[in-house]
Amino acid sequence: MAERKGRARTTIQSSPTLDDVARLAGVSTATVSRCLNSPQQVVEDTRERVLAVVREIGYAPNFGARALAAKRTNTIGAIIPTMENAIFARGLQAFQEELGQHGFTLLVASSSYRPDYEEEQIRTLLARGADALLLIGFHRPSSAYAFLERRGVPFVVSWAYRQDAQVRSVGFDNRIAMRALARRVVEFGHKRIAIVTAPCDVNDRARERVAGILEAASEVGLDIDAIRIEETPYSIENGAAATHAVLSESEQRPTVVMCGNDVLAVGALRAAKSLGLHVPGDLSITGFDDIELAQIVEPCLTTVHVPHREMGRQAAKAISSLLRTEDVPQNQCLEARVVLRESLGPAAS
Amino acid sequence: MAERKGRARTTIQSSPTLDDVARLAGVSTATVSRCLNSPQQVVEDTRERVLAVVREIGYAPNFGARALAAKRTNTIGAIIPTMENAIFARGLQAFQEELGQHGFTLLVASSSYRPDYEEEQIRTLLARGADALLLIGFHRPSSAYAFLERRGVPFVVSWAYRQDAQVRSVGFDNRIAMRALARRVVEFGHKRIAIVTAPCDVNDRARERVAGILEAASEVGLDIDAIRIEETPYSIENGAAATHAVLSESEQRPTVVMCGNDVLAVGALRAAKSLGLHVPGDLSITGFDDIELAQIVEPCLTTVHVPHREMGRQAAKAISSLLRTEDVPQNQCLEARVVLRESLGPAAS
DNA sequence: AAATCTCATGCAAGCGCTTACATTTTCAAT
DNA sequence: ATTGAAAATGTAAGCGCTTGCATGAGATTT
Repeated sequence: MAERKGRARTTIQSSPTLDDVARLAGVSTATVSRCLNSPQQVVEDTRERVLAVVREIGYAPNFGARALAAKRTNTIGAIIPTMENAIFARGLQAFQEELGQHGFTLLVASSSYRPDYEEEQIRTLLARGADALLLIGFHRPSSAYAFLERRGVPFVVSWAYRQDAQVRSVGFDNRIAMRALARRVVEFGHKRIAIVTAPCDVNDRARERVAGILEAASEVGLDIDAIRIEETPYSIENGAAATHAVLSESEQRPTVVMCGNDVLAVGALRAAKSLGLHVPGDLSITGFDDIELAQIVEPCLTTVHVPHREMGRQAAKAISSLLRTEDVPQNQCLEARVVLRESLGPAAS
Repeated sequence: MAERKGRARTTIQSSPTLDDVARLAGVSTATVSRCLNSPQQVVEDTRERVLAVVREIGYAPNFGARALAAKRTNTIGAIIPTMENAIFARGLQAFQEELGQHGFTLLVASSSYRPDYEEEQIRTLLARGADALLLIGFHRPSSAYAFLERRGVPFVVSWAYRQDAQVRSVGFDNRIAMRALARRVVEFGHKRIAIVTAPCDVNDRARERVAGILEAASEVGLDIDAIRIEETPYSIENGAAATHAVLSESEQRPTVVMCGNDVLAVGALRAAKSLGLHVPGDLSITGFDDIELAQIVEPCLTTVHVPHREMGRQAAKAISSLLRTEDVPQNQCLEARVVLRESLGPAAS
């Protein structure tokens, strides 16, 4: 290799190993390992000597080696559909915080709302040593569930709730929550409703929310088939475009646009503005999630407050108990409540 | 262990290994490994047989073992100061996308703006096998730099630029960018300026931005010592509180509040509104970053557009070249340009 | 004083993979 | 056919760590 002169080469001088520490402290590697993992097994004298060396040479255990030998990593994987908007941010933050309390580290991956990606990410996270997983929503190919089963990986589903769910979950009932909001909407006299939602085929949360609206609508005898449903991925841009379409193409303009989440609703707000429509005077708009955005826009969004933080925290607790093989309630349902703000008003004539 | 009956126990049946694949395909583990890592070394016939087995039993290589044996992971670590707001989101997204193109995976950690945490995270990411790191800003204890040096870890600093930087960087000049904005501000006739910024002691970007404002101010002969500087961590809440303080406590109210970033500026906007001040009629407000938020609020924020995506992309390219030991320009400076929108107007009398 | 028990520590076997080197196979050229 | 180089594959030595078991030194009991 001497001929390689002149080639800019980053010399990776490998980091100190357990062996180095052991040698310098005059003990065996086993003892060093114990000092780090179960200190009470080592007599104080030795322990201090070892830890001193650790600090001195800046030793950090090699994660891969540790995982390989111990067959656990204290790492939890989470696969969320998207990182692009803030929908999952708050919940995940709480999830992470709570995990930290229990000595776990979080590894996040994103599936871009694509079930096939999600399966790949599951594999990847497991290969990286995740001891357990957090997944969003119930909807995924049975092959994914089979895989998890076969591997015996503990996992928790979140952001959704189903009474009859066969898997552990911590979430809220998207349908009931959205139905509650829709009931308020019809109470305001709205009869012409339009829906702007994320594509429902791979998103059970979105599907349930739409179902909730339709339920409320049929309760008061509205013609469900007349309700226009526009599907588009979550983004402000898309929300604006879809709303624009709904408003300009309908022969009879809807009096309210109910959006699948706040991000779409902000887009709807923008579309209304660009069409010169006053919200809520000419048009009402509702969101879902109650993320920070909802209170930043003008008018503030009427929406459904999802207890993201609580959900993240409870999910972390569930996983942590699961790994300790403690008893964990199969299904946990949190409450999401309607928040009335400015963007919803009486139906325009 | 038979006594453990009745105890809910997750049976972790370990996943298939290289050995399993090798056995089932009737080849050696070496061949399987080669099929996966350098397929061209294996004759097509064998390769197909092996890959068929891989697919069939759902084999995924154990990351830790691979890292241990190969001493590289194709994983890049990034340590950003915060995930709480969207400041770094867009840049990181682009960073990740570009890394993906080059076959690398991204691992993100957050330092909460605390240098000591950052050092810990550096260690953690390296222990997890990161081949290289992305760091934000230049400011960190020399011990951190020494550590990186000692380990020979390639890294790139981003979100900042310094001509004389001794380390590789891809960023923009925070001072010059903010100075450009401040010049526009004084052109609008503002003489009483207040600054709301993140704490400068551990944040060189914030420090440089403040310096830029002061430069522009002194260029036109304003009394720099009269400029009130309020430091508070980035958040809408904090921005509102700080602005509230600035506006209500000053004997002579400033005509413009220049904020360290858009998040603080949105808070400032809210404070102004709560005090019944019209923006920009009674008070002008400016931000920095040009994140999505800037165009959502009303009035839209005058700000500095930071080329986040481009920065992320270039940083990824730099790191990828670095790992291929290709030549990489030491310092790369992108342009951040002022964006005039509604929140800046002529100075109120 | 011998026997027994505790506790701290060491020894050494892997964990699942990559890769240098050794061996076998293939195939073109003689 | 024979040869030899090149290509394909196998062998086995680790990578850095954890942990079951063995060891030995004290402490405690008889």
